[in-house]
Amino acid sequence: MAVTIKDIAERTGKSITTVSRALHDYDDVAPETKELVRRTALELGYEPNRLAQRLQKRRTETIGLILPTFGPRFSDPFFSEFLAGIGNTAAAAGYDLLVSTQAPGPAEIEAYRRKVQGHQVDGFIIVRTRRQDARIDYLRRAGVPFVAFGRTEGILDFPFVDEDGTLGMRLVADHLVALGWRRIACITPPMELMFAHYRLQGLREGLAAHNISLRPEDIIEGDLTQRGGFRDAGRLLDRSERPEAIAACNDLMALGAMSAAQSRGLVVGRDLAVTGFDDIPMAEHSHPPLTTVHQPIYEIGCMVTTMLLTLLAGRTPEQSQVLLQPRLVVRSSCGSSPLPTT
Amino acid sequence: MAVTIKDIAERTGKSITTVSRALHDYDDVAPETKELVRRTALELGYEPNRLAQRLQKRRTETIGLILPTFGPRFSDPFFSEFLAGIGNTAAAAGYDLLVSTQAPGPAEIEAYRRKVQGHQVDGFIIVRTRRQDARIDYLRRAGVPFVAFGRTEGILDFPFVDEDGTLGMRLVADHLVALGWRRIACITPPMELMFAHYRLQGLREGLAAHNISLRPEDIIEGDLTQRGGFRDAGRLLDRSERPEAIAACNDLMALGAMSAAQSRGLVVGRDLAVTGFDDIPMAEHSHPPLTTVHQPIYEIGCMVTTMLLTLLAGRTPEQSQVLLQPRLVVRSSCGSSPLPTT
DNA sequence: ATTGACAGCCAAAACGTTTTGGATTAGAAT
DNA sequence: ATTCTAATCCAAAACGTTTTGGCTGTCAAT
Repeated sequence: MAVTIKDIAERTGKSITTVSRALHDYDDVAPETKELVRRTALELGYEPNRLAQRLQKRRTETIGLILPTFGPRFSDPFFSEFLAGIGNTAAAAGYDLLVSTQAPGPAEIEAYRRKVQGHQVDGFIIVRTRRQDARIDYLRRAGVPFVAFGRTEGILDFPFVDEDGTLGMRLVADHLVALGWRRIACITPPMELMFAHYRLQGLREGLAAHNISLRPEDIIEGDLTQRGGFRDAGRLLDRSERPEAIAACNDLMALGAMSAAQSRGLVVGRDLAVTGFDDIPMAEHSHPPLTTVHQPIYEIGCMVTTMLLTLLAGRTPEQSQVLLQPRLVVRSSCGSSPLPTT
Repeated sequence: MAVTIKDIAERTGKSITTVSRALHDYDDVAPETKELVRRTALELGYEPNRLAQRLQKRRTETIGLILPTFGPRFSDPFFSEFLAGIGNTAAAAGYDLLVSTQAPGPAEIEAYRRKVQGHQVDGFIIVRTRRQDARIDYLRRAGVPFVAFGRTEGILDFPFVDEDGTLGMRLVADHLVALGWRRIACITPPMELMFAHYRLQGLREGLAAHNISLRPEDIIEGDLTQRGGFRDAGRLLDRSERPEAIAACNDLMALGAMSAAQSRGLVVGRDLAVTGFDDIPMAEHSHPPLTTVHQPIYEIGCMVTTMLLTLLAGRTPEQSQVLLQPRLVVRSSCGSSPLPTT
């Protein structure tokens, strides 16, 4: 039997109202009463029933995060850090984090709707934005507060945090070209993901600036996994004239690509250059260490959460559209490293 | 303004009671009335207020997961898969998942207490069990349903799922010895974690069976990270007489160890054997591919959740203490692979 | 003696449900 | 005509809070 505010009321001989107000430090309660109430609350091990509080306040103090799981599983070396960022920030503000899973598709926005209308969450954090993102359309239309990690196509009139993938891949292009690599292939994320678009575009622009063009047959749409990277790089490498460099759009695929190269007897950094994107912990200790673009994922988790929290508090974040400047991390997967390009 | 049961009552001209009972398919409601109520509910886009339901039912339909974040961050390549397992299983049963973060220490069980007493969760999933685990002591004492991924020291009178780490490392030992490696070192997890204990013990027993003893100076307590594995393996390898094999207690540290070896010009699989534990996706594509012990992490997530859900339904799981049999995945990080030992 | 100000307290309503314990009606059985 | 049954329905209480709009008493100022 949980102890309620009513128990405290009985014990102290005060009314429920007074107890509630004492606990919230209202100033129409006598200091001695406050003291008494607080002491008994502590003695009894009172803990407010959040459900009741939330029902009455009509706020859930909970933020939602729905993982777009493609297939039953969901693997993302990123994810635990991102979640830690969200979790810590939310906890510090007394907010809960409700996590669930839902594959993209028609049922998806229904899942969002239910959480909102069922008063389970006050707002959302959106991850893995897509070029046309029904989730964002819905939340915007419904007036539900949210912050996205990533952008979409079209007018960007919603709050987001993103890293400038275009710039990131331009740095990659510069780096590759500076080291003498010319024939460059790219393994992209699934193209419906918005960041796939930005990153591919960045590579294209970067190469174009050096009068190199990215040939259509050198672009392969990957699936973000290491296994996929292995497979796709294999296809690239088994062609009659293989590319000199593979720019993968994330580290996992880059690692897979390195693996594919090595299993064909190629020495990465000498016979083939490979680059990644994300700078996951793994990238530092691969062989050879992977040249990649850093993304401060924990901090991004903190940022989106902070923004969402100020939104929920009814205020406007000082910055509601954040585009982070990427940093190229030069290691040795593209050969002997010259001066870093930044 | 959200639509409530009251709105439906007004619209249909029925009472609140009847609407509620119609929606729950009670059989003291006329079929036509049910039909009418349901139609208007749909028309109005009614979605029950979970807070109100839960308050009234005194069940939160939510399971809690508190990540033991050491330091602000928390990195675990495992984790997203495990979480997907939990999330999918919970969602299928209509349960929510509340995730938060809390560093181990005195504040930790207070965090659990608050969630329970504040009626935020009905039960918990416990991860990274420790030899003496205050969380489990508390939950057991408080009579809160929970299922642990991992065991503890002492009497195991609580529900858990675990993989038999002792057996797993015995397989590793057999494998190493069979390939001719004799002087074997081990990098363990932090020793307060229970699985550290089991795995180390397994290695020790396995070697003992071949009359090989694990020397105290060849055991290093690591931190489960790749960077830590790199550092610790480095210490091992820089000694005057270096070990012939390094059995790391998880894949991340094993990968770090391989990296350390390679950066010292050693060829893994020839000059040094390395083994891991977990079989993370990465292990398959490392260079050389890592011999390790498989752990079906997604399935474990599903299992613990299923068990917790039956516990919450007031029933007893058919199996409440599950010890999974590990499987050695032989790849090439220990040299040319002979017949697998299982 | 009134009035006013203030400090301290509290009853009741509200949040949106579910459940309890009937109430009402119509028709069948006596 | 009365009683019984079955089929429908519903008012009110309850879950544990917060908030509204008071009330009561004391003291100081008039």
